[in-house]
Amino acid sequence: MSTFDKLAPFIQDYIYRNGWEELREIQVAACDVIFNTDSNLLIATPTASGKTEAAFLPVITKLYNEPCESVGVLYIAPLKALINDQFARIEELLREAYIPVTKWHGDVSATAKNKLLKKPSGILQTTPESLEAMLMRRKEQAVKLFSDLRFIIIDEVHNFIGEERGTQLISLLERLQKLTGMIPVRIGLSATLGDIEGAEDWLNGGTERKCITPDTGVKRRRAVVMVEHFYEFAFQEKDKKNEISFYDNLYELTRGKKSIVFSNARSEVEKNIVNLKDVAKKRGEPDVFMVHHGSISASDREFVEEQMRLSDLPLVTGATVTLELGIDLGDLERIIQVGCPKSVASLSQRLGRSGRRSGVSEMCFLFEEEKRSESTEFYKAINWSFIKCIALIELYRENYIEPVLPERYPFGILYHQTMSFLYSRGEASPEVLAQSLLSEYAFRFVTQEDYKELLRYLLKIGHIERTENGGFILGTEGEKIANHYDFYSVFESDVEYSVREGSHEIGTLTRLMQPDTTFVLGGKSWMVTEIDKENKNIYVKSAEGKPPTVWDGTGEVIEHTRVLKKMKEIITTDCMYPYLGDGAKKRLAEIRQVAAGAGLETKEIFEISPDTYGISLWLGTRALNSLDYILNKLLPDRKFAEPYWPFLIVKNVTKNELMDALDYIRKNDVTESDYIVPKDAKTFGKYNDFVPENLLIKQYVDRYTDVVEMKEEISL
DNA sequence: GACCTGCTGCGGGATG
Repeated sequence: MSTFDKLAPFIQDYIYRNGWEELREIQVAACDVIFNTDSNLLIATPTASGKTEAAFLPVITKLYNEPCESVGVLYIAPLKALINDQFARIEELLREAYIPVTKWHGDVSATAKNKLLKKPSGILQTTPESLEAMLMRRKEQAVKLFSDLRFIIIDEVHNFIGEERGTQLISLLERLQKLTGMIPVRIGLSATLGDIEGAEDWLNGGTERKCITPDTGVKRRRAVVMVEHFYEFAFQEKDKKNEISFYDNLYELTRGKKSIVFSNARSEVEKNIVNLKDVAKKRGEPDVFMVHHGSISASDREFVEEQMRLSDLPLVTGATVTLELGIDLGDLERIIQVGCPKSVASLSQRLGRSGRRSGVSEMCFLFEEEKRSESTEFYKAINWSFIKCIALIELYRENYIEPVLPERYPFGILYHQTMSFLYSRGEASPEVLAQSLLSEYAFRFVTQEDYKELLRYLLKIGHIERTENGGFILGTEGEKIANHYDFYSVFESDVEYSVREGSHEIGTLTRLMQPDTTFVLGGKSWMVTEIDKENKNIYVKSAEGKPPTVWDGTGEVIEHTRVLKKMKEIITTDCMYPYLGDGAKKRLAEIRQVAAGAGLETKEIFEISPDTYGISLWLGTRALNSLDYILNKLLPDRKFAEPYWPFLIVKNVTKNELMDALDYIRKNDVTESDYIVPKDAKTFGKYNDFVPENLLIKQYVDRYTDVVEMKEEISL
């Protein structure tokens, strides 16, 4: 019997109706796993390879053949928008099978939720936060809802793995298993995984099932990339006055092509779009420009998504990471990235957004910078983010994607899950708490001792209390926190002011603007007419000109050593890359000259001034931190280490002292106990204020240092 | 600390 024949009849009809000639390879492979094994399944194939259908076709068939007594499939996604998007697709597939699909998230009415509670069946689509709320507020109903749950499908798994939100999710799934006694088969979907084993391990967490990741050999689309570099207009050489500006270039690149212009900051997105509109106006050409980021209202973002999907016009949308996930945007012809993407994974995800129809993805990377004065230190004359970008492209071509860093000590989430557990259960003895939570995959590295310390601290600050029986319940302070609806999420949110033109919400700002000030939001200029402090509303009317945007700053990421090594290769060899434009070639040549002058190819230590040295060992963030903290101990007189990535700048030492210190590290068995960690080194987290200091340091050291890698790398 | 992501249950008032 062929795979097609095994599918439920209404699915076969659906396939005919949609004119599919055959099932995709990954869909056949997924059916094999679901029909013939009881393993978990990881579907890790490129964008537009039919992953969603690969998961749902066999799962729905099973649901049809062996109906469940409750909800049979739990689908979890990181975004409400993704749930809404998938809802329409799945609903069509199930129309004739009498299998209901229910959305369950914050925008869904109580009526719809109650309807499902009366007769739990079919497929439930939700978010980690809604699942948290269900387990906390309506545990009995949740048990009824999922008493016969067979499958859990997690979309965009890479978005969860290695993140606090993913730790929360995997903990919730395990709590649900314990409540219902069912261990559903888990299916993970992602187009961007560099570390299949790590992802399998995460997906399996607490199921005691194996995971199968079918290797279908599906190749990702051919990609055409281009990198170009500009100096700011004002800094261009005088005889080149006719040279067109950065934005004219950006305009030409997107002209007549449906595209996304990605940036790493909201303010930059706004700036790009305002300037593109300006160029269009000057040329008397149509305004096809839109904006999509986290401060644009949900309704306006939906409008942008819909326009991108349905319109025949060559629309151009400026976006941050908000358009990186799998919301359907139709066929895009070109992707532009202004500045360097954060990782190969992000680059790959953005690239995958284009070329669905043509089969060729197109992406242009654009850089603009001020010309530096000649006298600056050599390492400040190197545009590191430009070099990193070439490194990421090269690594992408080598099929490399960063591995996930499993978090061994997620104490903030352990606090959160402890509070949630106590809230839903009422009272629990210390033994039950420890047995229930520490046995979970999410907290498998946490020791009894550390948990005891956390609980003692929570008693002290009144978040939990002891009862006469010796059990724990929530304390007064703890109840305040767990009772607030902000508790369901494990990430922090700023106070936001709603920007409104009449009754229409344009978006939000994190600070209150005074009347008569102007700013840009959604690619348009606004003037504040009225503020309503109490209800957090800012009323605006249309304004002219290009006033400033309202966010600033750029952030940090954990860099991997492999990226740093590639960067070294790029600036110390003379290999030319065919995808560099003229400006980019020129800039790379300049940088290489600077690097050669400083002897970066061979020198580990370079002199900046007689008592200041730079160390260039090309280490990733975690290994570099390890080196830094060990030097703190070995060179106690060292006054100041400027972490001028990718170097370590060391002051108040002699070259010999520094060389001896590196020599010592190479020859001796240094460990984490040789660190002196600076006082301000701490991981950020919404609940870390409720975790004792030394546990936070333990968490920090685990996440942000890697002494083993450091030793290996500097001993090569 | 850049960029994202999420949200209960109630009570009061309007509407059919």
